[in-house]
Amino acid sequence: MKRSASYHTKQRETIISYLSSLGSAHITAGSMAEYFNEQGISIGLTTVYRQLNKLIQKGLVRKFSVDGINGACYQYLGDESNMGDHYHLKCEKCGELIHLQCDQIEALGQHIFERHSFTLKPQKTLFCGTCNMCYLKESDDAVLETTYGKSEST
Amino acid sequence: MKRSASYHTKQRETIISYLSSLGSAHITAGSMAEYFNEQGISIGLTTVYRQLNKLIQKGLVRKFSVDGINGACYQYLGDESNMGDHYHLKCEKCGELIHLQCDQIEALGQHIFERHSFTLKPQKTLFCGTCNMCYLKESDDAVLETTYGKSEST
DNA sequence: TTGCGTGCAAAGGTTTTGCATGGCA
DNA sequence: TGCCATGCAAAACCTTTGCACGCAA
Repeated sequence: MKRSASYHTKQRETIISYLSSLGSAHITAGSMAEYFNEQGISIGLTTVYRQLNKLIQKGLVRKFSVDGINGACYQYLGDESNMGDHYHLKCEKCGELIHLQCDQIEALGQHIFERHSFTLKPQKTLFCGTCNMCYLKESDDAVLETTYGKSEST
Repeated sequence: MKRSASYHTKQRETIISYLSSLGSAHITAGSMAEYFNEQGISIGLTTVYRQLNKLIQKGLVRKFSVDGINGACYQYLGDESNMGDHYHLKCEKCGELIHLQCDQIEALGQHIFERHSFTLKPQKTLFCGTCNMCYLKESDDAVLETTYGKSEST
């Protein structure tokens, strides 16, 4: 078993505090280190990665990747136990992360467990799609080439 | 407008054919190139990446990352239009990808669209959790807690 | 004092890009 | 022939690791 002492350092506290302040938003390790740097707080990128990995092991942070973003994204889950089961919708266009707490979806988890022998993890399941705003925008550009990806010619 | 000619090359055909043969399984770009190499087929890693990206743009391939695997995984979606709406369950323990086609889940998409103004993309949404096998194994190693979840598997 | 945490530098991977060549239409 | 595709090498990134030093307990 892992019985690391888990010291209480300034950096650790800063990282957790910042992640927590982001709510359900996600951020990359690099952006995080950059933010600290801008704030005059000196935390090495290595430390960010190491703390992040520890937090993941503890289940306090979730790691996932987002289309169009280079590198993994990290999201604070906080104390899951008192958050109730809620899922997240992620808009693949704008990246917006939307909380979703709804009986119908909780019922789905139950259904999947009972009928499909699969235990859903709300905190780790990401519904992917298009939010209303982008949906409308989309039908706007429709035929036009959507260049939101990259194509930085010149 | 995007009117790339999209030439019909040997490599392109080989890649699509191989992806298609994998069914719903996922594979990394590196593994794919390695496989071709073993088969005596010469396709550069660069080409694999480039074709993969093109296929993603066309919606024929999905890219995502799996915990514990280095690098992105690619999965063939085929011709989505005639597959009907189906979702995927991914076991976070063993990585197994399970197809899920079920009225209740389709109803959920409808519900989310109507009540939460969000358009779900079945092909891009990944339900994350634990499959039955791993679930049992887990409670084995674990604290031997409640075993309420040993439902009948199909 | 002990041993984990940190920071720097370097290593290890993955993915992208530049450029000349080859192949499809 | 005109372009796109390919391959190689190199670059650009992201993430991890080694090592010496600092700091919490």
